[in-house]
Amino acid sequence: MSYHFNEIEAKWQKYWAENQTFKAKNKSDLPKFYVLDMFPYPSGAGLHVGHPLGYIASDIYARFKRHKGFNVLHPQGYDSFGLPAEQYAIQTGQHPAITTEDNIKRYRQQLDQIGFSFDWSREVRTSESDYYRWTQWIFIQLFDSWYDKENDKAQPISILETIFFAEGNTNVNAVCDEDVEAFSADEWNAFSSEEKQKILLKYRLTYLAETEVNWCPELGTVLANDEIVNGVSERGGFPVVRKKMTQWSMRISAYAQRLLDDSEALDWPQPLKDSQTNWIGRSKGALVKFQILNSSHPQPFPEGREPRYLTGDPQISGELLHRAKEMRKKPTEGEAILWQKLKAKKLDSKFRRQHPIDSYIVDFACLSKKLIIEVDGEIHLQQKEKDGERELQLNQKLGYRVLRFTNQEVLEDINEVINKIENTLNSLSIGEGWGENETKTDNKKHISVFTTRPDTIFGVSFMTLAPEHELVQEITTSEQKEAVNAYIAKSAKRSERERMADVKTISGEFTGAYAIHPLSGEKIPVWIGDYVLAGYGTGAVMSVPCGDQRDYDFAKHFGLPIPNIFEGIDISEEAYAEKDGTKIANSDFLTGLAYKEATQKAIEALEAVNAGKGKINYRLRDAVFSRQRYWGEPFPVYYVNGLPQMIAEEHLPLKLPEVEKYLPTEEGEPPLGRATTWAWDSNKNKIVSNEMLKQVQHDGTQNDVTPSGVEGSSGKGIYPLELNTMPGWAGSSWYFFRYMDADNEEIFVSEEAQKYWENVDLYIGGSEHATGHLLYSRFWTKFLYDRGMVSVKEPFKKLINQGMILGMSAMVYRIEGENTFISKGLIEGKSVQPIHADVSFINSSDELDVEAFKSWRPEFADAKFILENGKYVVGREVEKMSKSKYNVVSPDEICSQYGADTLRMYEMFLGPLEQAKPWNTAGITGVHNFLKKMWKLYHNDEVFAVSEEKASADSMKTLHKTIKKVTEDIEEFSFNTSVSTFMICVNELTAQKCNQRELLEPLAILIAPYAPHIAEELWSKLGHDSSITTAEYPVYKESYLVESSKDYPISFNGKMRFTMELPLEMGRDEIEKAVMADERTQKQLDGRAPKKVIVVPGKIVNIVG
RNA sequence: GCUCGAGUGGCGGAAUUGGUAGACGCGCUGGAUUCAAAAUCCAGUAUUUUCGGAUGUGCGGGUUCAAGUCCCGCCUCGAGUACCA
Repeated sequence: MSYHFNEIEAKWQKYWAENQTFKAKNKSDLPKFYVLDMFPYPSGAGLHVGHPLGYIASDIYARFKRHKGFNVLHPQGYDSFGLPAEQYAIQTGQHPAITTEDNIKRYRQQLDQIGFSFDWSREVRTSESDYYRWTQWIFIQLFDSWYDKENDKAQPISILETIFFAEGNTNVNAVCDEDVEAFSADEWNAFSSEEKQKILLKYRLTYLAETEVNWCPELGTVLANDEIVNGVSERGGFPVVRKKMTQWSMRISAYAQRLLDDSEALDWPQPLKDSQTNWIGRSKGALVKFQILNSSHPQPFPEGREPRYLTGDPQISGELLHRAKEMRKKPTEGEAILWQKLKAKKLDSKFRRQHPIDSYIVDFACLSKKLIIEVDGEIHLQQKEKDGERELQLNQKLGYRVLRFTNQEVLEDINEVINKIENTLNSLSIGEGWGENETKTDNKKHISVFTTRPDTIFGVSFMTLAPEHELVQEITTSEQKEAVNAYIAKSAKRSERERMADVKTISGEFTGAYAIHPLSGEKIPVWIGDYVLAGYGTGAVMSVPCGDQRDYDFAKHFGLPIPNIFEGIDISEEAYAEKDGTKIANSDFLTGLAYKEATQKAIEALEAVNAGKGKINYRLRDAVFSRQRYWGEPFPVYYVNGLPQMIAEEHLPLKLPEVEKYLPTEEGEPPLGRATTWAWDSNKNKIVSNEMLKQVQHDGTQNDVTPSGVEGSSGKGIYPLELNTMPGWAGSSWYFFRYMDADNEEIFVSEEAQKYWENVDLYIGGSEHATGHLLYSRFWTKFLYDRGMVSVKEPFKKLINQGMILGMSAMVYRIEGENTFISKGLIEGKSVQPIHADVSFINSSDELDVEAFKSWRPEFADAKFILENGKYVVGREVEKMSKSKYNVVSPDEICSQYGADTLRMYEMFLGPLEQAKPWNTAGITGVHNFLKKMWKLYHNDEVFAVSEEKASADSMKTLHKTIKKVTEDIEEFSFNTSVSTFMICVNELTAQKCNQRELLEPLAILIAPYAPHIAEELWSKLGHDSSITTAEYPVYKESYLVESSKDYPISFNGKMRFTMELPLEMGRDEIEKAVMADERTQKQLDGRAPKKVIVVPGKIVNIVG
């Protein structure tokens, strides 16, 4: 009886569907196991042979677990919102919902014919409103949350409001926007509702903010960082530009550290974890402030006007002056000596002693240079904190530089003290110091930089700002203005892509401004250069040319100094970027220290003068969540006076409106701007016509403009709705929870279902989702965990990346300038142009069906062909499978020609799951023959024939060897080797003429996960009337494998020469004796005496000599 | 540039803690069957050879009784990332 796979497969696919064989129960005494494939997007092209690879692997595992007695959840569904359907809609006018539905039908039919054990009763589609209502719901929860750093978790916004009400925001440790200003409880309570909303928006986990985004004009939408590859859009490959827009953002940065920490324990491929780690990009260092020496608007003292020396706080100036006079009368010893020296030494600058500044009296002050000198007695050691506060006020707020000496320093080495003062004065050289008449605001200006090498702070010889840096315009001197603006214009014109491609060219411009080194007080020129990225850190760097190659190159190029601060390191050729291997030199108090201590000391010193602090910086940016697109989830948001309001949960879903066209409006609004029924009636809680909105406006009630530009009114409670939609990753960031309880209308997943299924035990998919879907899913899961909505911190316990199946493109060669194609063997020396030919025209010997090719496209109809040996031979190239390369192979043909079981086994047989491999149908006959051979084991010619007799010991040994190997292989996801094992097993059983039930029954179960249709058929023929699906997996018994002897390999100097069968119970000495006695040994030794004989019982014998 | 991963016959790929390199399949060669083909079955298939053997897992060293496997230094290919301060 021959193996009619088509009939068998159709029969069992029907059986599984009718009997709901793979339906998982949410209540079960069995242990659970959750196997999931990465969410497919139903594209119009259907499946090619590469897609099912992961599905087959996960299906084998799911089926294996069912045999092992697990309650298995193995669902499937569609990530059905997305760009391709919308692009198609723009071109053809067909509603994306129809396109999507058609594509899903095709997908489903293709999936079904491969025999997957999916529980289709739980199917979800992100574009269905009963699904996306919960996506909208989660969005609302994010809006209703803030990140509490104190407890390191998301909290309800109501808690934050309670804190603001009671104590303002000064003690709140939250992740928030950078521009949040401090307020007290009184101030908070005095704020209007709108002011409060604006402030809260700065704290919410999803927030509306004007951000610089990646705008793709071709796609008409913004893209997230992970949707851009090499500076162009991942989808379509269109250029991307930076643009400022008001957008919804997700505060994923709040979770950066937890995403990093928790990834360590995940059973994921290391490269995938690495790429998440890199993407998050944690770096430890310091934030350092450099004051700007103001030279942009030199304001010489107006003629005839005295500088203002009354710098004390006017409200208490009388009291201050009185106390100052008292103090001048009784200086400390140190103060007295210093005053004498300062008077004696003509320092070009006038000093005043015991001078009131703000609410303090300082020891000595040079007002023209804004330098303060303090001489500390013992008392200061005990009031460091107060001094810090005083210094903060003087230094940060008023812009004075404070030099501090101890009494002891002054007494011991007054010359050194004077020298330091002199140096500092010189660094604040004439004309560039703060004039006494300058205003407070000027003093506030500083450049913040982030550095991972605070230990090299004394190696700074210039600073570089990104051309886009907000301070550039302010600080640039009039002389440099023209050059700087020209440079900014030039670099703005260069696209992201150009800038990335052209790393070699060094460019920049001097701003004319100087900053002050916070520790040495030296004057440092400030440059701009586009090697500094506006988007990373603070958009500015302290340039340490001796320790950073980019700074080094920049310094060399512009002839800037390159001070060496590394002991014994030659920096004449290149920078020394290593942290270890040397000590810091020429660096004041850091000299002689190694990287670690120097870093520590430098941060301490910076903190002491309030010019810096230790900081951890992340590369991970908050994720932009708005898309100017039609085919996505609508935001459950309407605007009152431009402020976003959430639609109450009970009124969800907010359904996607109909539009007549899927393009942006003439005003440049997103496609939803075309919807005519897209306003929110906040009294009736429903969507109403935009007419209502206009009517209200005509009534003359208050008008306002939303960020999207739609006019609205608060008069009758009718407001404009958000016009953006959510990005593709919204629906896919939580779908794995929905499968647990797919039909629940009360909640996104019931607590009971979620606690039973927990999270995904095994997740299989491509590595391309490393920094998108997988990171966002982890973020949302952590958020839901924080808010007590799920019980797990991570979505996917174990993850496997299946390798890509590559296509074998077929190339034909057209002679340049002619319509003549030349066979591959003859192209040598000819100028030819390779063209992709459809792989369906190629036979197994790489020969082209010339006639089929000619009728493929009109331009080839009258082409000429130069053949070799009467054939046209094509070239083959391994490339990604893609429609545009005509190398796509569909699983459909394979299924009809060889059957799904053959396809499943062949895809596994190709090689390790994780590895990329080219698709080549050549080997498929071997797998197909194997199945036929197995079928024959159960049949005698045309009849099913299984014997009830006892199987031979040899057969039992074969079976149990197979059980052992296959079980180990499945557990290690080594499916290719288990297919080989099955082949060996069937070969052996065939040779043994084995046909016993004792053996063939367990064999059917063993192979069922791989080739389920044939297994079911044989199972039913064996007399079972229920599915093989839950048949108990055979247990391996070692007793069948016990051997009495071993065929020892006998090697000489490590080379195997012959084998020798010896009893296993033989000891070391006996083995040696037996081997030495063998004549082949003597022949090998050729009379020599062996130096040594190594005997490993049960393994090997090695004779040295 | 940096970070990973991989280099084994004509091809896809096997090889437990270091212990018989090339399992299994494809392809190829020869044979059986057939009028013939397909299908099926059998035998062979790393290289080289003076038929004893010798050489072989990208290259060069090393450790070891023994190395595809461990260590050091290179080369090539692939993936990811990219001026990240």
